[in-house]
Order: sequence, then structure tokens, then C-alpha cells
Amino acid sequence: MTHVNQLPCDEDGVCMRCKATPVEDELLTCFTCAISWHLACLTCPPESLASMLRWDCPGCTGENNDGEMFPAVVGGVHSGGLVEAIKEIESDATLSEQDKARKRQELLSGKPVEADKKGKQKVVDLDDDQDVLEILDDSLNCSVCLQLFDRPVTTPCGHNFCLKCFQRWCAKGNQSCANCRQEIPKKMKMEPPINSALVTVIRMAKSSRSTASRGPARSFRVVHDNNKQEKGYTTERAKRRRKANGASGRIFVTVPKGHFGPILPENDPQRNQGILVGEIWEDRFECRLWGVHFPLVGGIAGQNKVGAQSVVLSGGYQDDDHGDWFLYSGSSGGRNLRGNKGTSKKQSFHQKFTGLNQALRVSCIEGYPIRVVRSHKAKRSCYAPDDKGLRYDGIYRIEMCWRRTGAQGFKICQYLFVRCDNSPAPWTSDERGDRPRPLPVIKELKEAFDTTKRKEAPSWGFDTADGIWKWLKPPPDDKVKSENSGKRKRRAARKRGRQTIRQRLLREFSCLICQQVLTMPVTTTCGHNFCKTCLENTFSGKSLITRRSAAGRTLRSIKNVMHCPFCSQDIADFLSNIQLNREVMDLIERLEKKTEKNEGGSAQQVSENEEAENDDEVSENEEAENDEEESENEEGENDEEASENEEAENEADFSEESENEQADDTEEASSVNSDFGDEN
DNA sequence: TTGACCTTGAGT
DNA sequence: ACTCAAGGTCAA
Repeated sequence: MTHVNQLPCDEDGVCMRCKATPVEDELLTCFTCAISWHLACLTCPPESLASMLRWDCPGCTGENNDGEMFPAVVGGVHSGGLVEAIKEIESDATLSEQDKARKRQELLSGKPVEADKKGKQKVVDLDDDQDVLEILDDSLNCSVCLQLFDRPVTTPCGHNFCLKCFQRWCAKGNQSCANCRQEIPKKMKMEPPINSALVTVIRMAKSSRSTASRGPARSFRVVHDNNKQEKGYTTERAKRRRKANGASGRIFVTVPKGHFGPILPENDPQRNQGILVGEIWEDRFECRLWGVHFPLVGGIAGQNKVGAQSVVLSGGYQDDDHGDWFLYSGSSGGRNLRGNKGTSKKQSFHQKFTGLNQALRVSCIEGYPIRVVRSHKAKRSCYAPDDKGLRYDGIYRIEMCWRRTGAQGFKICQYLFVRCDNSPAPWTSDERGDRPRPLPVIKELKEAFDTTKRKEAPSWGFDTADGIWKWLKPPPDDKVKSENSGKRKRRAARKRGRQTIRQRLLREFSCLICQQVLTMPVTTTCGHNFCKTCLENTFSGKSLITRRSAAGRTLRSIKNVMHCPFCSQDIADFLSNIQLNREVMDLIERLEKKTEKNEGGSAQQVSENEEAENDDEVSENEEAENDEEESENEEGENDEEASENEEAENEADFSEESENEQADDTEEASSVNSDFGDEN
């Protein structure tokens, strides 16, 4: 096996292996030496959250033992006996956690930790954090495997398990909770939702472990939709609607939506191979899972000001496909999805270079690489996959684009795609990838207008010296977000840095309705946490069932759909028998008790006030004095949350037309918790 | 093979 | 808040 030496990030945060600058979410910090590593570039990334907690880098574990040490990163930690020294500190039973932390700091910084006021405060905070971590260690263990929760799921009876433990338990044919033997609903068994609040809390805990000795808060890779399951899935509702579309599950690769070009091994921590030409996926859901083409329906992925990242050839339009090059038609004016006979499959508008069509034009002008996927549906093309599914065919570049009048008399935008990938195309027996080729002769060009050609050198091109296609100019910024999002992120990071772990943890345990720390927490079957009373109030006066009668006869009652205030899933069954999540409740209690205890002491009075959970106003005011920007941000955040909440509440509104389902078990539905008013 | 019938997510 | 989208499935 060829040994590829693993490398951490340098002082500027640039990964020395892939030369990318990972965002903080993609970094993993070594427990021993506190050096940051690009998660995606690790050959053996930690497998579980629990193992991440105490992750030691290859340098500290001796994995990189080929004698070649890293260049002087963070003072050449790995080159001396520093690692040994740190380990010695860790194993010294006579030292308190506080002393250990101070000694670690001294070792790493090479100078004694200052004993001034500020320094003291820091050490005290550190101690505080350690206590919090001990609480977490006690409270966040799965009762099956006794380890820290890995992808925690919460049963309706309020017990928490690792996803895998839960699934294994169910796979054994168990119908009831491993803790209390209460029956687990079928849906929960089929689609156990991850309790993302718990996930975040655990992630914070593990990040605080490694940052306890180095100051600024760092978090690990946050997959924003990590509360979805690994496999793509379709919501129950969508299934009822003939799998109209549905959700797609989490994304396996670590590329953002705005990522241009091939998906490389470092972006594929699951398999460490990247997306290979010729890979086939069952459907668009799966194609999205692997980050190749994000939209579930649209054929073009892109943004009008940034460019287009990928396209799907699906036979929806009449394309001229020659494998290594093809003509692609722009979007808009195509069929509409409402199933209207008149509009389906017929173009009804002139296409313009706006929206996604403009995105393609930007990619043409800039010479960006575009990922191309062919669907089996493109039956007119002999290059489409024979059987089923969608196939990744590699990187293409748009050499030129134009408009012309299409067959139906409407103007269409057209694009000439030419392949420029380092791997051979699936249909060729060539052993090597593409070489620059002359532009094909296109007869459509005779009637073309608004023709656009690239004037400057392309961003993605062929390097004759290396004999490969590569970025000749730096790729566009990956972050397809508003311009001030970076600013926002930095502000948020600064703010996070000022909060103690306990404060941040408690914040994560906030009710999605009242935004306060959960009191009497309950976790819905969709994995969202609320105060029991908040949830009950939301549905007060709403009846769980509707009694029906016709012509004086009483008919079967209908069970009403009760939407989760956060995600609008039906939680009627859960509401009929709400159970507390006692583990979370205990944890919150312990964290809060600690607050009281600390506030009793004099040294931390001020900082504790600042952190008082239920008292955002106080902290906001304080911040307003010091940092106007910050408080502005705070307000903005709150606004957002508030509006989200409002939205959610609207969804939970029960109108006449709200979906009704036949009650499978009217008896059960009738034995409604009396908290929910009368049944009309 | 085709039409009807839908959800969700992303861009603006 | 609104619109759009090169999808998926069942029934005919």
C-alpha cells in the first residue's frame, strides 16, 4: 500500500494536503496537540462522535511514522518530546483538571500562563467547562451501548438511544422501548428521526474538549441536515402523494452547493475516492446525496450571478447529443408540474438569458467546469445509460451559447458543452481522458443570435505541461450566500467565543416555541424538542378527532392531523400521550444547578450574569454598550427565529381543509389526554 | 407509453 | 413570499 503522509492545516488554516482552506466546521482538532486537521483529508477519520471527543491526530498516535515530520506547524509540536510531555500531564493523577489545562497551555504556548486577572478568569472558565463535560459524560450515554450518543434518536416514551443501537434493537424484532417496554410506533421504527438538539450539544462538548486548551471555540463538521437519515428517503406525506418528490436525506460529500468542478477524494470522507466518472445512481435523490447535482427536479444547478455547477440531460428537451459534446437547451418555458394538459411538455415562452440560463452563460464566459449527469430518460441519446438511473459523465465546459428560434416557434437558449475531463468517458475505450479538441461544426449556428463566446482564458483548462485539465485560475468562491454572511459568521463566532460551554449548551436545549430553555422537555416523534406546556398550549382547543354523523347516524370518527410546530409532521399520536424526555430534563437541571452554584461564588458573578440563560435582555444590553454591531446581529437572529416560529405556527393551524385521516383505532384516539380541550 | 397528480428545495 | 423545476408513481 502506498503510504500517503497525512498533513494538518498550517497556521493560516490551509490544509497542507489538499491546499484548501476548510471552514471551521470541516476541521478536527487533536486532543493532545491541539493542531487542526482537515477532516476530509484524514485517511481514518474518527468513526463516532464519542471517538471524536478524544481524537488524537496521526502525529500524536504515531500513525505518520515514516520519519517525515510535518514542517514547523504550531512550533513543531510533533518534533520534540512535547507529545510525551502532554501525555505525562494527562496521566498525572496528582494534578487537578485545572492544573492539567494550565500545564498544557504552558507547554503549547512555550510561556507560563499569565496570572493576571484575565488569565485567572480563563482558567476558572476552563474548570467550569470541565465540570460541565463531566455532567455531559454522565448524562448523555446510550443505555444500550453505554457510550456517548451517536446520532441520538428519542422514542415517544422519552428515551434516547444511538440510532444504530435503536435500529439493531428493532431489527431483533423488538416492538417496545429498550428502557420502559412501551410500544414503539411503526413509523418511528421505520424512520427514526435524529434529535438534533442532542447532536449539537454533543458536538459542542467534543469541540470544547479540544479547545479547552486553546481558546477560540471551534466546532466540527456541521451537516446542516444531519437530522435526516443516511439513505435518501421520502416523507410519509410525499409517499401518500405518490412520491411526488420528498426529501433527500443528508449529503455524503463535503462539498457546498456552490462547488464547481469534480468532487475529489478529500470531499468524500465516506469512501475517500471522490465521485468517479461512470457512477450510477438510482434516482435524483441519490444523485443529490452524492453532491453531484443538488436540485431534485431542475436540470440546471447554478446561480445567475455566480455560474452553473452541474446539469442533467434527461430528454426533457430536444438535445443534440454527441457524447463528448452536446447542445443543451436552457430552462424556463418548459413543462409545468401542475399536470395541466395544455402546458405540459410544451414550451410556452421565449427563453432569455436570465436566472439559470444566465448562470450557464456565466459558466461559459468564465470557462468554469460543469458536472454533467445523463439520465436514462434521455432515450433519444445513445450516450444515455442503457438501463435505469443517472450516470455521472464527468466535467464539461460550455464553449459558446446563443439563442435561436426553436421548433415550436419560441426562442430558446442553447449551449455547446464540450467534455474536458481527466477520466475517459463511460462510452469510450480510451484509457486516458479528454484532450483539447476543435469545436464541432454546428448547423444551428446559422440561425443563431445573441451569440456569446468566451473572450478570456478559461478558469478550467488543459495544462499541457502536466497533461491534465485543472483550474488555471482560482475557482469561484464556494459559498453561495449573501455577501455579508461571512461577516455574520464571524460575529457569531466571536459571540460564541465569549459564551461558556454551559451557556451554549443550555441555549441548544431551548424550546422551539418559546425559545427559552426547555422546561419539562418533550421530544416529538419527528425529533423536535419543546416544553411540554408550550406544545400543549399550541394545540389547546384543538381536538384530536372529529366526530362525524350523516342523516342522524353516527359515523366513524376521523383522527385529525396535528402538525409539529417546527416541521409540520403529523404528531397526533404523540400528542395523545405526551411523555417527558427525562434524560434531557435531568441534564438541563444539572446544568442549571451548576449555574446557581457558580453564581454564589464572587469571582464569577459578572460573567455569570452575562450568561444568564433566561435573561437575554441583560446580556444584550451589556453587549449593546460594548459592541453595537453585536447587538444588531443578535436582534437579527431573534427576528429570524421569531419569523420561523410564526411560520411554523401557521402551519399548525387547523383549518377546514386540513388533512384528515381515518382513525385506525378510534378507541385510542378517543382516550385523548384531557389537556386538549373537548372534542367538540 | 402517456397523462394526471402531486412535494420539496432553491433562486430571486 | 413567490415562482419555478430536465421528477416519481400510479392508473389507464
